[in-house]
Amino acid sequence: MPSLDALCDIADVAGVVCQTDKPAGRRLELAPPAVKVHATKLGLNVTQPTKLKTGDFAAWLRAQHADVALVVAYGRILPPDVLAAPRVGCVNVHASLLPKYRGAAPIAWAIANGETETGVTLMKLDAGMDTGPTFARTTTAIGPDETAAQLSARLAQLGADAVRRWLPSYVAGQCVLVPQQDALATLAPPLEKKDGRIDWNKHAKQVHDHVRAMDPWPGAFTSARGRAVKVHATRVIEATAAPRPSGRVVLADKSRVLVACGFGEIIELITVQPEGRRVMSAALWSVGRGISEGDVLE
RNA sequence: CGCGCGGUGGAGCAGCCUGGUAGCUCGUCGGGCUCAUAACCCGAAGGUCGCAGGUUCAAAUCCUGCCCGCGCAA
Repeated sequence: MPSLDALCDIADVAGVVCQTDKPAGRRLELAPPAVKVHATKLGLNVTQPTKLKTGDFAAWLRAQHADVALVVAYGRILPPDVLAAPRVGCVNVHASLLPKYRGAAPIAWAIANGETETGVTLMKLDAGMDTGPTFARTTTAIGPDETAAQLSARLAQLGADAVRRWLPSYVAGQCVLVPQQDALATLAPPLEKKDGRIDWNKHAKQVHDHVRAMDPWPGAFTSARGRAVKVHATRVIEATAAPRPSGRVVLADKSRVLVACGFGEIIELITVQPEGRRVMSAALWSVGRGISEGDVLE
């Protein structure tokens, strides 16, 4: 969305293309994507094609006679006739330092893998999945406790800044297109609900990174006494003690809740959310009898 | 009408099925103890039991409607 604002600053926007309305929320009511709401507010022309490969969409796009199409977090592979429709092709803002983390969830995977640096990359789209030649990038450090939601917001802003700074020169043909080194490529596939489950056998740091990465969706979760519990925030504890089963609750009182991870390491749960309840501090969860010392999370 | 859970002093919960004295773990306030404490001891304040009707001698508890929060699902 910040990129859309940036685009409006530097160009005449012929139209905005976004996903179709989808059922969302507790009552599964049809809801328009946030981009549509925003674009409508800006008085822009919005279209929401269902199929891209029939040729109709490409024809519509050609009819706009646009210099370039900017693609941000659209989540669909564009067919060749669409890619070729704008005068100088389609440009994508990708939230990683390509060729690393190609795919739908680069931010979450970067955090989950413990990366300390990431960024945004501008590239010209080709037929592959984030494989096109790049022409600009911005790097930024990932905070040790930064969540995917927070990082997403920052990268969206950085992406918008990059668009403002480099897109005009790209359109003017003044940018050098650098092919990606495929040998260095890594993938960041879409997250699934099950990817959120915490593996207590991993290092405490890895569990911490996992919790940060899964926010806000699918959310890091585990099972306590047969019920699902989301874990919203954690802190790695320096400890040498090695309680036996990973996932065992080492300490649970009104001050804090400590859980055993793999390799004899310990992590502190800061905030959690039991199934059917709202977010609460782990200490209150413990005091409210949700968890006790000796329970094993799975 | 997608499925499910919940709303009880400031927080987290029990009590509801089997109507009849407002309970538990904390927090707060006052006092005590200790070299010391997220420790311990004593005492106190604080609740229209989400809202509205209904049944009943009597409703947090049973019935109906509504509001709000959350999980699944996307």
